[in-house]
Amino acid sequence: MAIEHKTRTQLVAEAIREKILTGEIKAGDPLRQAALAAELNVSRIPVREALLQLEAEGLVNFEAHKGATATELSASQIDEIFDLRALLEAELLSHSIDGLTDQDLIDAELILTELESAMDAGDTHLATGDLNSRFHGKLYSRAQRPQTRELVDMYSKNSERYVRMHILLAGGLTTAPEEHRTLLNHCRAKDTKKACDFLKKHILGAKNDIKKLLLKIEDEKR
Amino acid sequence: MAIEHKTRTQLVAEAIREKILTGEIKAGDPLRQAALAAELNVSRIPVREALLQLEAEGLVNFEAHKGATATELSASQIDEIFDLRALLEAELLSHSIDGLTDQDLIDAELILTELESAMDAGDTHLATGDLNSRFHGKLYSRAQRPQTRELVDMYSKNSERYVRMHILLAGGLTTAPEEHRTLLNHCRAKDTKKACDFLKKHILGAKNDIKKLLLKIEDEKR
DNA sequence: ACATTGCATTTAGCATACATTATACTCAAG
DNA sequence: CTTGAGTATAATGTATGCTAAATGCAATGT
Repeated sequence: MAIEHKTRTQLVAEAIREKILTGEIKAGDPLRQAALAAELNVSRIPVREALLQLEAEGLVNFEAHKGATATELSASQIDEIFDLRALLEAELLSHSIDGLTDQDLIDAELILTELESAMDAGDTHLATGDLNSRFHGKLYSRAQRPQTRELVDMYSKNSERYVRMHILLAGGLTTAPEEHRTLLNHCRAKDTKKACDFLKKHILGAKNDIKKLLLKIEDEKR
Repeated sequence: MAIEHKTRTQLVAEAIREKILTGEIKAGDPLRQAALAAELNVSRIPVREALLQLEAEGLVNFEAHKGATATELSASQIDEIFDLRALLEAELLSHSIDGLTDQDLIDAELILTELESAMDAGDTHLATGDLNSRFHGKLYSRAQRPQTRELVDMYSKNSERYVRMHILLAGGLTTAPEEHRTLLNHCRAKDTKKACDFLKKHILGAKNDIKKLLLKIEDEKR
C-alpha cells in the first residue's frame, strides 16, 4: 500500500469543510482567503483551490472579486434538496436491493444496533449522523451506480449540518429507529416497491422536521 | 446595466470546455497546464482553477501530481447518466407543467419549428443541439427547482459531446422530430403523467442510440 | 440634510519563481 | 535477458508579491 500524499489543497478543503459542517463557520459567514491561509499555515493558492472545490460541493458560494461565503440554505432549498435525495436514493436502492447479500443485511443490522445503543447512551451528535449514513450506504452498496452514488453522498453531506442542528435543538432524531428496522425488513424480503416507497417517506419525513425548524428560525430573525 | 468583468479563470474554463465539447480535445487526452497557459496567454494559476471547475462539471478528471485528462465516458457511464437525466428531467417537468403559460407553449413551439427547419436545411451540428436543449429548457422553465435544474443542465452539457458525435456519425438525430411534438401536446393538455412518461421514454431512446454507437466504437478498439 | 465624486483601504485575481512529486531512462547486478 | 536501483526530466503543487477590482469613507457641492 502506497502512502498517500495529500496535497495542501485537499487538507485545506477538509479543514474548511469540517468547520462548516460542525457549525464553527455558520451559514452566510464570509471566508477570507488571507485569514484562512494564515490560520492553516499555507499560502492563499491552496485556500483558493479548496474553496473552489467546496463550491462544487455546494458548501460555499464563490463570487468573483467579492469572496466566498458559506452557503445559506433557505427552507425552500432544503425542500428541494430532500426531494432530490428521496428521488435519487430510492433509485439507488432499487438498483441495489436485489444484489444485497445476506452478509450485507447482517452488516446493516449491526450498524443499526450500534446506532440504537448510541442513541440510548444519549450520543446526540457525531456518531448518530455517521452511523445513519453508513446504514443507508450499506443498503445502496450493490447498486453499481457510481455517479448516482456520488450525487447522493454530496447531498447528504450538504444536509448534514442541518440534520446536526436539528439533533441539537430538538434533542435527538425524531425519526424513530423502528423506521430503519422496517426498511431493512423490506430489503430482506426483496420487496423493491415497498422498500423504495418507504425510503422516500422516510426521507421526506426527515425533511419536514428540519423544514419546520428552519422556518421557525427564519421567522425569529424578524 | 453594469458591464460584466469576466475573470481569466472563467474565460479559460469556457475555452477549454468548448474544446472538449467540440471534440477538439478528445476523451482521454491529457490537458497540460503549461501548454494551455501558453496557448491562452495566461499563467498556470487560472488554468488550474479552470480545470478544477471543469472537474466539478464532470468534463475533466483531475488527479493530484498526475495532471488532468478529458473524461472518458464508458458505455456503462453513459447508461447511468441518461438514466439520471430521465429521472431528473421528468421530475422537473412534473413540477413545471402546471405553471406553463400559453406564451411558454408558443415559445416552445417556435423553437421546435426552428429546430425542424434547421434539420431540413441539413444543419447537422451546432444548432440542433442548442435548439434541442432550449426546447427542453423551456418546458422546465416553471419548475422553480433551481438545484435540480442545475443538475440537469450539467448532465446535458456532459452528454452533449456524445450527442454531437452521434449526429456526426449517424448523419442526424435519429429521434424523430414528431416525438417533440407529441411531448409538447401532452404539456398543452397538462397531462402530467403522460408527459413525464413520454419524456422518460424519449430520453432513454436517445440513450440506446448513443450506447449502441459507443459499444461499436469500444469494440473497434480491439 | 442629502447625494455624489474621488480617494484610501481591503480583498481578490493573477504572474513569476521555487519546491515537490511522478515518470522515463540509464546502467549495473543477478 | 530481465530486473531493480538510482538519477534525470518534465510536470504538477505552492509561496511570494504585484495588479486590479470592490467597498467604505470623507469631502465637496447642491
